[in-house]
Amino acid sequence: MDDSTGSRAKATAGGRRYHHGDLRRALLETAEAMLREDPSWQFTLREVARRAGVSHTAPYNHFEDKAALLAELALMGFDRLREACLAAMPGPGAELRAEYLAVARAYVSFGVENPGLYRLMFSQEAGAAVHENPRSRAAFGVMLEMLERGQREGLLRKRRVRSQAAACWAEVHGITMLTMDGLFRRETVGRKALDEALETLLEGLEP
Amino acid sequence: MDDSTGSRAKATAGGRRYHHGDLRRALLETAEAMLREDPSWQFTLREVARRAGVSHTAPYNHFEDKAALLAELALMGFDRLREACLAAMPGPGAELRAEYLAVARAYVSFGVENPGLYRLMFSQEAGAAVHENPRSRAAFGVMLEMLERGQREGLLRKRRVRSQAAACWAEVHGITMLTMDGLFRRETVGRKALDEALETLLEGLEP
DNA sequence: CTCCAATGTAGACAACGGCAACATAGGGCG
DNA sequence: CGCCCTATGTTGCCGTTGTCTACATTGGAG
Repeated sequence: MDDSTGSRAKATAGGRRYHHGDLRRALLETAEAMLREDPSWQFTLREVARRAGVSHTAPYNHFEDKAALLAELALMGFDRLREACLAAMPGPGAELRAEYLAVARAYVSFGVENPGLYRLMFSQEAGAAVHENPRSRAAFGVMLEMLERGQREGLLRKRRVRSQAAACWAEVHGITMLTMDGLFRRETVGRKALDEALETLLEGLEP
Repeated sequence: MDDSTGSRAKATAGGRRYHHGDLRRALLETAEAMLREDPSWQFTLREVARRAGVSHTAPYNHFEDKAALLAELALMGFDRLREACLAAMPGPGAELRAEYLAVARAYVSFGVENPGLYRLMFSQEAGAAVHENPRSRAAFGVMLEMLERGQREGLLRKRRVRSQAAACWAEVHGITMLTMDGLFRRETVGRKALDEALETLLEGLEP
């Protein structure tokens, strides 16, 4: 599982090579895989390098820092979160209500299915730079745009869109975190709690 | 600031003593102080011990683990969060609406004023044991009881209380986290965004 | 072909979490 | 009173980590 991983290396078809070919990507993928296998894993650069089959200092040719790798990983997470939300959006003819629920469910699902990655995305270790990066803002743009459209079409209560978007965003983020922490389990909080919580907020948004 | 800290030591009034007197409490207080001074501080047991004026292994007489100290610190945070929410509650004659806003604001304020501690409370490092502890559940009980009362008095839409509580809790938790991450700043999201977001949810709760 | 920049390796360092062995205190017991 | 036992603290050590410096190996530009 060493060089057969990517095989999208740029070099010729030679056998084992001294240079990895695309170590940067390999490191990110390895780290994400380890995070998925054990969400509570205490991130160690050396272990990533080990598993990627390189020496423990090789990563420093591609990342300034351990924190830099974490940050890039977090940004990849935001990209994928955005894609997941966009993919869940029904066609352009759908009702706002259905669209809202679909996006919100997709958001929470992403977090619950990638707890390690999701936690990293909002952790301190990723660094403040992540949260100021357009790539993370873009993930929230999905919901913001949806609400903007809804208000333009008069489907939402007249109020600052950004406030409403903030409320939605906080709601899904909060639900996601609490679910991951095991505080939002079915047994604890009811079976359809997620949908009911989402609808409660939705009814506050509607006129 | 060594032995004048607590002075609630059990021993006689002798001068400097070999035994600390109440090292356990001192360690927790020191750790919390360091967390407050630098919310992004990477917790190190040795540094806590150093600052508390003891050797780097002394903490092991009072805590199983680094994680155990973190966990106790997190539980203390939940205690204080609960107290802050209770303290913010107006008298028993107040309207539910005012009560809800007061508690929610107190909750968010606590997080924003103690970002390091708040983050720890919900971090992986604190361990799952924290979130299953009654002391952390009690903090959320404040909001839960408030909503239960509201529903009993018919001030809330008929719906599973636990779902509504979950929605509220997720909302305030989400707002708190996003504010701490700098994603909920006034410039970004509007001046009264917090209140508007809270009211948006409130209107979804009311009949 | 030659040389150079990019990339990867080896070794060292300080700091960390945690263990083991030892030191000190202070109270219960004769 | 003196002894000793347990709780508490200290020193020293180990393996691991992040990161620095020095060196090795490439593959492509000239």
